[in-house]
This record gives sequence, C-alpha cells and structure tokens, in this order.
Amino acid sequence: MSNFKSLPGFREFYPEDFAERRFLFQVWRQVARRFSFQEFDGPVLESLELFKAKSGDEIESQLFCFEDKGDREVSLRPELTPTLARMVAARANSLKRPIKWFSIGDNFRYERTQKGRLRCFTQLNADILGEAGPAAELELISLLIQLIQGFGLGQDDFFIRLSDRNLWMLYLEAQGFQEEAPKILEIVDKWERMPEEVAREKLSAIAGERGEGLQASITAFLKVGNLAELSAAFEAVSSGADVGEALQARVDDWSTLLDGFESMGLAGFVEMDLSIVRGLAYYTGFVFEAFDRAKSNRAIAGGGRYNNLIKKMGGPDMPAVGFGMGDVVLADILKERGIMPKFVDTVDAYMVIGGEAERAVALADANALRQSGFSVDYPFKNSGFGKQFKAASASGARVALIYGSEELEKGVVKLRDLNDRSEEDVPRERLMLALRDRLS
RNA sequence: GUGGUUAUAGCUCAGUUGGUUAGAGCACCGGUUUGUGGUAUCGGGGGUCGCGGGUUCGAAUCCCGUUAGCCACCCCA
Repeated sequence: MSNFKSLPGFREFYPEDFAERRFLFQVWRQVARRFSFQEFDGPVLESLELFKAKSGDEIESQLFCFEDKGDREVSLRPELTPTLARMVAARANSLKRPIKWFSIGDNFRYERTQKGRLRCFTQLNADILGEAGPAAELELISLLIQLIQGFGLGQDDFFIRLSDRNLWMLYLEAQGFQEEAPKILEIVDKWERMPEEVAREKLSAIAGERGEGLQASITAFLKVGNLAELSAAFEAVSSGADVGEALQARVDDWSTLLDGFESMGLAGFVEMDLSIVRGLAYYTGFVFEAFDRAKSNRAIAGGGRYNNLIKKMGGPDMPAVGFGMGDVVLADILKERGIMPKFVDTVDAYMVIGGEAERAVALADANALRQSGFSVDYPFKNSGFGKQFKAASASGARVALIYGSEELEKGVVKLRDLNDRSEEDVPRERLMLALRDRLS
C-alpha cells in the first residue's frame, strides 16, 4: 500500500464512482439545455482579492489560498459567482439579455469536513442576469425544480422554501428599524438554533426596550405562509414608517411569481417560508432553498437575487438572480432512496476468439466496427470459450461475436445474443448491418 | 476552531483474560472440462494490524501521542 494519501476532503473517483458523477452531470446538462441556459466556465484559481471584494476579509480563513511564485495572493475558487460577475461585467454591453448561463465545476473551501461537506465539491451554478422582475425567479426556480425532478424525485420528496429579504426589510422598516435591519436579519437567520432568551438579549441590545416587542413581531412574521397572512402581519405592526406603496409593489411581485408556479403546475413544490433569509447580506430580494422533505440532509440547493453584486464587482448596474446546487448532498439523497442507477460501462459487442488464425480476422473486424462507431472489446490472451463467455457477460455486451475455426472456414461470424441466447451465422461482409439490427 | 467516535486485505468484518507463522466471505488472478456466460470445484497473490513512542519475556490486543475517516457544533458563498 502506498504511503501517499489523497488530501482531506478530496475525493477519488474510481470508474464506478465516476459513472455516478457522469450521470449527475448528464442530467444537469440536459435539463439546463431544455431551459435554454448556456454553459460557461472560468478559472479555478483567482486572485484572493476577487473573493475578498465580494465577501469581506473574514472569508480568507475558509479559502484554499496561498502565495504563488510571482508573489501573487491567489485562491482556489470557493464559488463561481464572483467570476461570473466579472465575466458578465466585462462584456455587459454586448451580451444579449436576459443572460441565462450555467456552469458545472469544482469549488474549494478550506473547512473541516463532515456529512455533505467536503473541501472539494462540484457545483451546478445557474444564473439569470439582466432581468429585474419575478419572471427571472420563475424561470430559475422552475429550472431548479426540473433539475431535481430529472433524477426521479417528486413533490413528495423535495420542495422549495421561498422567502424574501425585501419583505423583511419592509417589515422592519414599518416598525422603525430601518438601519438595524441587517443586524436583525443575522439574528433571524439563526432563529431556530437560538434559545429564546439569547434572541431576546440580542434584540434588546439592538432595539433597547422595544426588543421584546420586536421578538414577538418576528415570531409572528415567521409563521406567515401566504399572502393573506402577510398583509395581516403588516397591519399588526404599522407603527413605524409608511411602507404601504412599496409593500403593494412587492406583494404584486409575489403574486406574479406564485401565479407563474400555478400556471406551470409547480405550485405543489413551492412553499412560502420567511425563515429563510440566508446569511449573506448581498442578497437583495427573493431567496430560496431546496430541501429534502425528510429534512435529514443539508439543503440541496440555495440561491437568491443579488442585484448589487455586478456593480460592486466593477460592472454596470445589472439585476441578477442565481443558485448553486452541490453534487454531494444530491448524490447522498439519491443513494439513500436507492434511485442512483447502477452503472456498468458496457460495450456493444464482445469477441470470442478461437485461436491465432481467428484472432487476425477478429482484429480486422474489431477495428472496422470501432471506426463505424460500435464499442467492441475482446480478450488479449487466448483462452477457453467458457472463460471468454464469462468475460463477455461481465463486459455487459449485448452480443458476443464468435470467431471460431468453423466460422472462419465458412466465412461467417456467429452472432450470439447474450440476452435471449439466440445465435445466427452472419457473413462477415454483412456483420455491421446485422449488429446494428441486433442492437436496435 | 470545539467536542464525540472509529482505524485489521481492494470491500464487509472475525481475532479469546496480552501468547507461536493474523483469519473468513466477497472481489481479483490462475487451473479443472481442448466450442458456449450470472450461482460448480481446486489453487494463488495480497496485510510492518493507520503512524510513532511506551509498558512487557512477548502487543492487533494495555497506555500516551499523532494522523486520517465518520458524526455534531461553528460556518455555509
């Protein structure tokens, strides 16, 4: 055994593992293409500053960063969004809108590994840029739903929690907490994991003697599950600034979006759940996460609107919404439910070869068949027919092509169907056609 | 970063109160039937028992350290 090991949090993909990976990517690409998203990619290594610019200096502790030989501070990418923002910003004026892009690539985070979290993971990223209205959210979230449905998961298996940082801002503003809102949202993000006393303490530190009332109003807001409950919640707190107009516009957006899901027949997948605010302050509107209904896993995917980021990264003012979906949690879920297909790298035909004279003929056919697009395999060494048929079975081939002395004499190849065990002699010049028929 | 837990063959695991050369099943390779395949039979290769130190006449087994895996917290772009 070698003394060399792979680094912590980095995976190796043996052929059977890689087949699962390829399956995930295939489904992702197929579905993304159905939605007319275009695939792109960026550098895996970027300047450290790029990520700090988006997320702040604290991010460095979780980055795979180092100094390169040219004394540049660099980092493996922990996410794709800053790269995407830069790429879009660079050609913002010439890109046809809406911009619908996706990417499948490896990302790196220097963190302690645990279930569903590694140091190198693959993420599907999908973003829509240049559209400020909820049509973008509708398109993106319906893509997200089909991406998961593509693996055979349905309404009973997963759902989307839809929330809105705008509503939270308005709600807090209505209570006179406009400036304190970002800090309050940080607390809301951790609400479920935080004992009530701790929450009260923290809110009091921000809102003084109004902390207790704020805690009650947050608790009420978290229970909102539809638009009627939403307006009721606002009516109950209307003591601060008048947000009536902005609220109405926002409610209209919600209606448009929810109606859209209804039209698409996807309403059963989406739940209004204001407990999702997502920790990142750069989200500016709708935010959402996809969850296993069993809830035993981490979020399958998460995203939201980030209208200020492109400008912050040096680009023009451009609205954007996007999400990321990792391969680790998704693969875990598929395996838990036993719907990860078992894969064998199969071939169309496996050759059974009698001896040296027969081998010369078989090699000629093997090369010709391969050039024509068939996948063909054959044993390197001469051995008994019994052994070769075992190998043929193990290869997953649909048919065995038998090159024996009898066949050689007659100028034919015996074609054996390994499923129904039927056999037929085929003249060598007709082999390609016969094989095509048999495989179709 | 904090805490818990585990570590024996490629995989799943045995291994007695510390006692000779560390085992099994599966997988892999080879032979039995000199032209017919999932489950037959015989054989083979493969392990410094995660690594390092200590206790002991003797350590896979006991003690300490360390690394790695797993799990939870923190964080989650």
